[in-house]
Amino acid sequence: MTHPARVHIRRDSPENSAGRFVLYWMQQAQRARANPALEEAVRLADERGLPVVVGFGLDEHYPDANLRHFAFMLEGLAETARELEERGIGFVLRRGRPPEVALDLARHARILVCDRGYLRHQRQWRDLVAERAPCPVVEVEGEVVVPVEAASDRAEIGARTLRPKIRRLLDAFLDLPDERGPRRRAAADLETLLDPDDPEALLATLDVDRSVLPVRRFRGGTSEAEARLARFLEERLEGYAEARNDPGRAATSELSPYLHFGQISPVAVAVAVQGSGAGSPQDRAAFLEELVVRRELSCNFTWHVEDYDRFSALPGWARATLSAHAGDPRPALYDIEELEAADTHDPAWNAAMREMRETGYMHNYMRMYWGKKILEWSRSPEEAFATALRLDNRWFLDGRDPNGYAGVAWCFGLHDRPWPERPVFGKVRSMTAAGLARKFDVGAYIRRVDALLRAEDGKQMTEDG
DNA sequence: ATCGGCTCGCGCAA
DNA sequence: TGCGCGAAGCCGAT
Repeated sequence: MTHPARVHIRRDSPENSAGRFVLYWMQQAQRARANPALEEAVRLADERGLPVVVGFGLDEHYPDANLRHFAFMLEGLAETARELEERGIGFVLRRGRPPEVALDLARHARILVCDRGYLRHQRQWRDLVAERAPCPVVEVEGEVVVPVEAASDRAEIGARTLRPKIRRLLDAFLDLPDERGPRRRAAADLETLLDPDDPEALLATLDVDRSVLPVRRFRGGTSEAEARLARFLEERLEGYAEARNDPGRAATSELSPYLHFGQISPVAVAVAVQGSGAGSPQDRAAFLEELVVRRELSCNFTWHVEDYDRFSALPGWARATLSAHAGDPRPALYDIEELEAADTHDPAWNAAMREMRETGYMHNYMRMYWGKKILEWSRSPEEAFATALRLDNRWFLDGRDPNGYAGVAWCFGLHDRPWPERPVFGKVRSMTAAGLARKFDVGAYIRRVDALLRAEDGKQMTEDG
C-alpha cells in the first residue's frame, strides 16, 4: 500500500465534470509496474467508473538531452505502453513541453495525477500544471524510498547527518503499491505519436542533438532493468561490500540508467535486495547505503540547494580553499575537447572517459577520480565544475540526474570534509594516479573498458569468447 | 603493511 | 563547552 506521505494534493479545485478519464501525466516514473502515481490514478478512476489515460510529453529540446538518451527512453516507453495496453490503459505520447502536453490533455480529465522530479525544471513544470489545470492535481512520489521532505527539511551536510533520519523511516517506506486488475479501454480518440512496436520510427523523426550515439551496453526498459536486478542478486550481491569499489571488477548493479528514467522503482529494488537470501548482511547493507542513503542525499541536495548546478552551491570552506588555490600551477592543462577525446597523459583517466563516451556509463569509483582530475587539470575550479557537469550530462545515460549534480559537486568538496592542504585542491580531498594504483589493478580496469568498447563496435559479439 | 596526522562542523554528552 | 567522528584522501614514519 502506498504510504500517505507520498501523496500531495497540488491543486484542490472541483473535479472537471466534463472529464472523460483520469489522466496520469507520466514524466519521471516511466514504468507500468511498482508505480504509485499510476496506481493512484487507477484507484481514483475506479471510484468514478472512469478509464485511465497515461500522457507523456516528449520534449525534443529537453535540457542537455541527445539521441543516446532519447533512444534509451523510447525503448522503455514502448515497453511501458505495451504493458499499459494489456491492463486496458491508454498511452498517449505527444511532442511538446511536458506541462503544455499535460494541460492540453487535462481539458478532458476529471482529475490529473502526476509523478515527481527533483531538478529545477521538473519542479517548475509541476508548479505550472498545478497552477493552470482545470481539475484537481495530485502529485505522487515514487522515485525515492523515503520522500525528501519526510527525511529532512534542510540541506544535509553529509551522509552521516542524513543516514539516521533515513534509517528511522526506512521500513515504513518500503511500500509497494497494490496493483488492480485489467480494466476497460479508454476512449481511443486520443492521438499518440509512439507505435509501441516500433519506437525507432519515432526516434528517426525527432529533431534532437544526434552527435551522441545510442549504446549497445544498455537497452532501455523495465524488463531489462529487472533482468539486471535479478543478475545482480544472483551473481554480484555476494561480496558486494568488498568488491563494489574495484573498477577492475564488474561487481555493481548498473541500475542507475534505469532508475534515472524511472524504468524501475527504487522501492522495488530495495525490497528485492532486503528480501534476498544472497550475500551477507554487510553486502545488503552496503547496497542499501548506495541505493537509499547516497542516492537520496543527492535528491536532498538538488531539492534544498537552489544553485545545485553551479560552483556557488559548494560549502563555504570548499569554495574558499579552491579559490585560494586558483592561481596554483597545474600539473597539466586540458580543454574540454581534449578531455572529451580522452587525450590526456593518464591511461586510467582516458579509459574512464572512453567508458563514459562510448558506453554511456562509468564505474562509480572512476567517476570520483575522473572529476578530481578535471579539477586538477583545468584553469580554474569554476571552469572545472562547468566542464565536469557538461560532460556528465552529455555522455551518461544517467546524467542530468540529481546523482550527477551531487556526484560532480562531491569532487569539489560537497558532502565531504576538509583534508590536508595540497596544490590546486586546497583542502578538498585529492586523488592521485599513485593512490589508484596502490588500491586497485588499474590494468584490469583498462582491459575491461577495452572489452566493453569492442562490444560497442560489434567486433566481439560472443558471450563466452 | 599499518598508522597517525592533516582539517571543519555537526550532533551529542555534559 | 568539549569531544568524537566523518564516502572512497595522501604522505611519511615505523
